[in-house]
Amino acid sequence: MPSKVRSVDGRVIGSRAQATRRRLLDATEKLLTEQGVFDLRVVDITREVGTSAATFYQYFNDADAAILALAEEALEDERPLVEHLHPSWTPEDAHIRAAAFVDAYLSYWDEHAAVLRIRNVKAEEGDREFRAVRSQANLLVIDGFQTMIADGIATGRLPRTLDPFTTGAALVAMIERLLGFQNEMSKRGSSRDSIRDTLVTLLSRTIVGG
Amino acid sequence: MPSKVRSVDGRVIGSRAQATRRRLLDATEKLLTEQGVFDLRVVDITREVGTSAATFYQYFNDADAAILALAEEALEDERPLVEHLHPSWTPEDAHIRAAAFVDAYLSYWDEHAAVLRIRNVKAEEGDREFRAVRSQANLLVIDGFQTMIADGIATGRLPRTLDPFTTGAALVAMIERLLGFQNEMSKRGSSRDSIRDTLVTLLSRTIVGG
DNA sequence: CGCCGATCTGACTGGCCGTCAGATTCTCCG
DNA sequence: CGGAGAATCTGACGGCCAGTCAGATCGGCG
Repeated sequence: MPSKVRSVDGRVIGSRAQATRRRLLDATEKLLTEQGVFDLRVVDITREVGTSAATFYQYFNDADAAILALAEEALEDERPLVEHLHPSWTPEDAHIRAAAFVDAYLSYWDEHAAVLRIRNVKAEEGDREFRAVRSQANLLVIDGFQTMIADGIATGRLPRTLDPFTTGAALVAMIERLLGFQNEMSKRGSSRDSIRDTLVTLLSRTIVGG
Repeated sequence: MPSKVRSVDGRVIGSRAQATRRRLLDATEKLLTEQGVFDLRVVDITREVGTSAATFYQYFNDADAAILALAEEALEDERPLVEHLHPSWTPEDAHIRAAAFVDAYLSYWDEHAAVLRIRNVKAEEGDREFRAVRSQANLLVIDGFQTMIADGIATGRLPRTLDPFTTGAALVAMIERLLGFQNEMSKRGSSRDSIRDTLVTLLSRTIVGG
C-alpha cells in the first residue's frame, strides 16, 4: 500500500532499511502505549531497537513524523469499519446493526488507542498533518452516519432540526470520547459492557429515531 | 479559595511571592494557548514573566504542576454550570433550557480550552492527579444529567435500556469532543451555530425523550 | 539606619536533540 | 570468488533545556 517508502533525503529504500524502519515504528508504538507521548524520547526508541539515534533520523524528521506514520496506518485499518454503515438499517434491526458497529469500533480503538489519542491532541493543537489524518478518519465514519440520518429525516423518522453532518460528527465524538472515559468510569459502576450498551442504544435511537 | 498557597518546600508564601506565582500561572496559560503543550518550556514561561527558571521551581515541581494548578482553577469555574441541570425540564421547555446550558458550557470551554485539553490528555495517559481533577469536573455535569435521565426513565419518557450514569457520561463526552471538532468541521459546512443547535437538539431529545 | 527572614537568581551538571563525517555491510559485476 | 561502489549504520559533537544550590537582593520592622 505505501507507494514507495523513502528515507528523509528522499531516496527509495531497500529491504534492510525497510525492516529497520518498521522496527522503529513498532518500538515507537510500544513506548507510546507503555509510557505516553510526554515521555517519548527518540533515544529510547532506538535503544529499544538496538540502534542509534542517527539511524532514526534517517527515516523520520522527528518523533512526530513516526507517530504520524503510525496514525496513517491506523487510518487504513479504519476503512473496513464503515461497511457497517448504510441506510438499510430498519427500526427492527437497528439495535443489532449498531451493536455490530460499536463492537468493531471498540476493538479497532483498543488496538490503536495510544496512537489515536495522540493524533487527536496534535490535531487539536493545530498540527496540519495530524489534522489531515484525523479529518480523513472522522469523515469516513461521519459520512456513513450522515447518509443514514439524512435518510431518517427524509422518511420522517427524525426531526428536520437535526443537521445530518453535524449529528454524524456528534455521534463520532461521543463514541470516541466515551472510550477515553472507560477506565475512569469503571470505578463509578459504569462497566465496559454498560458503556457498550449505552452507546448502542444512543446510536440506534439517534439514527432510526426512537 | 486556595486555603493557603505554598511554595515547593511547604512554606506558606507572602504577597510578593503570591504575585510572582500568579504571573507564572498566567504566562503558562498564555503559552499553552499560543503554542500548545509540546512546545512549552519552563524557560519560556520565566522569560515571559521576566524572571529566572530557579524562581519557577520554587513554586512548582515542574511544568505539569503549573498546568495542574490551572486545571484546578478551571474546575472551580465549572461549578456554576450545573445549576442549569435539574429534573424540572419539561418536554415543552427542554429545548430552551438545553440551549442555555450549551451556551454556558461553550463559553466556559472557550475560556479554558487549552488547559482543559491538556488536562484530558494527561488524564488519559494515566496521570493520577490530572485524572482526579478531570473526574471531579466530569462528575459535576454527569451527575446533573444522571438525575434528569433517571427521572425521564421513571416517568416512562425514556427507555429502561439507558443507564443514567453512562448516558450522562455519553452526553458530556459528546459535548466536550464536539467542541474540539469545531475548527475542522467549519471547513465542511458545519458552522459553530450548527454545532450548537445540533448539540441542543440531541441533548433535549436524550434527556426528556423525543 | 541596620537586621533578618523572604524571595530571587547566576551558574552549573546532566540528558536529549539533531547533524555529519566516516565506518560497516551488502550487492553484484568481472 | 574478490572487490568496487552503493546502501546503511553509528560515534561523537554542539546546542538547548531541566532541575539544583549557594549566595545575592529585597522589604518590612524595631
